[in-house]
Amino acid sequence: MENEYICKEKCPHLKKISEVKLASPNDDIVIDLADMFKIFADSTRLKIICAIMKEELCVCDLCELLNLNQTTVSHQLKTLRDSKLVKYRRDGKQIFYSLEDDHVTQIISAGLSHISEEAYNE
Amino acid sequence: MENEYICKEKCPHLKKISEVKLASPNDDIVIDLADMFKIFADSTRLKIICAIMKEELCVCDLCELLNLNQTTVSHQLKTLRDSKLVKYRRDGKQIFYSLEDDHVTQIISAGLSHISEEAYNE
DNA sequence: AGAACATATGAACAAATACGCATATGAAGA
DNA sequence: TCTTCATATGCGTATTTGTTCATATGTTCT
Repeated sequence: MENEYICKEKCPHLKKISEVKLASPNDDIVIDLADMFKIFADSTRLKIICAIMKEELCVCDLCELLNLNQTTVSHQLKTLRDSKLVKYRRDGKQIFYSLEDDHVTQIISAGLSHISEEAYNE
Repeated sequence: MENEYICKEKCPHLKKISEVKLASPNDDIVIDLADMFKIFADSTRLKIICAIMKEELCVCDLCELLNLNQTTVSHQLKTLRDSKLVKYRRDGKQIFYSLEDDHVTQIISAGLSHISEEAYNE
């Protein structure tokens, strides 16, 4: 549908394109990757992640700490559970959440170093 | 507003909370971080990023490679430009895009290693 | 200057989603 | 068992956002 319009002269650079196509990850992987970044793309979830990075916290701790509605926290915790980024354990009436592994920490760190360098460059 | 309801007994774990509060990044930083992850949270943008990771490509190359509408590509490139993740140079009628720095690559790599380990664990 | 080409931008629409209310579930104590 | 507490879930709504169409901008060639 877009083939009849684009770049009649030098473009497309077919050789480049085929090289890049070979080197790029599959569509499926890219979609999974985007879905993973979506989890980090919300400040509420990020705050929760940062909070439980050091030690486990129960839901009401998170509400109090982040000044958020209990419903909101639970919904976001469900998202985090579904994406297998957090684990939890029950202790009586309370449920304590913590991070599943430290890939999460790595990703946050990589992001933070980009952010801070941005700030530094201005 | 939520203070009259939550955790009257053991909770909140005030000591924990104050420790975590000290260790967590500021709200502003978390919001910036979330905004940055938002950029990576779309498969179209991720595909574009992966494509120009190796070498610069012009807009029509990207359209051809990713089988996307020119308008779509241009809009996403604008998003990437605004967030300063890509740079570009003009050569005649064409504009070539490439990555601004390699923080981007690092973040993608961190994400990819998480994804692949996920797949491995199943 | 005018035409053709490569890319960018504005507006409109559709899809996704974060939040809050009401309510459900599950655990502990009387 | 009934109540209270801690957390989870379904639903409605408001906001955000990705895509497309129509059109604008900027470049090259004649």
